[in-house]
Amino acid sequence: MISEAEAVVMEVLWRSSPRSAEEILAEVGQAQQWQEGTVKSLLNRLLKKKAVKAERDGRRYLYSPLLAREKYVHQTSKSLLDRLFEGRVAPLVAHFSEQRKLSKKDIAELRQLLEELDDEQP
Amino acid sequence: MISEAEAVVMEVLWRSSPRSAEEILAEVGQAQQWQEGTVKSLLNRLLKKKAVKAERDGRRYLYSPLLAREKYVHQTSKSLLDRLFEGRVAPLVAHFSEQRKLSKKDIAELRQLLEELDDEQP
DNA sequence: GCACTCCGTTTACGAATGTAATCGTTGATT
DNA sequence: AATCAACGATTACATTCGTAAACGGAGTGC
Repeated sequence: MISEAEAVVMEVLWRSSPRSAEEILAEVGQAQQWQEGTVKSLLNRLLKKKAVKAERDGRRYLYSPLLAREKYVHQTSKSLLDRLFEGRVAPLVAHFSEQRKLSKKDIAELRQLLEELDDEQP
Repeated sequence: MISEAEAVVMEVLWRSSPRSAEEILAEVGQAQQWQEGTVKSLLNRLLKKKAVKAERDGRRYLYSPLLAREKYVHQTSKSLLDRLFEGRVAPLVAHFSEQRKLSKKDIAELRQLLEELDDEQP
């Protein structure tokens, strides 16, 4: 699986790709306080893990995701649900609800979602 | 923060405590294929992290959680939401909904939850 | 053609993790 | 008292992660 620092690089590529190492650094540099070498290392690890691909562009490479964000998000979330919430979504929502950590926006969106589910299988 | 293997030990203690190292091993041994030394190491790391406490009981110790499960669950879940879902619950639920990974039970419980929220702040 | 500069590749290195084995101490046995 | 067994404490060791620095090859500029 792909690590947290690696995921930061992936997020950049998911937002827009292909990108050069330099561009990636430009986008995460300030936020992460990373040096150039750090991004390069992470890219290489991602290549080794087949999470990104690289295509030559003159003297440099442009990187693109191979791993879909959807898939990553799903794996990561499912693993958490399995470990902490018996593998189901509702208990997680219940937890945040009990902690009063559901925003108005969350609640509105959840309502919306459930309504849409109604419409689907009548 | 507490690691995944450490969390396995914590789960045992959260279910029931205090417990001896031996009892903990008995409960997770088959599932995890762990040796005695492994559990002891994990307990020591948890002690160092102040996640559990130990009280002497004759020649051995009995361990109990200091870190509340609620707190651990919250930290862990919040971190995931922050990294993958803009820090909010609804997008996570939406993701599982889109992937058709909401069970009937999930949906029923979510409905229930939202109804209860209605009742609370009228 | 030779030095310099840009990149990617390789190597580094400490902290955390997973998984134990070994050491040391202390109570129990003979 | 001498020995043994049961525990916890200390040490070990390979792997992964975060974070880079060093190395090397290929264009680029004189």
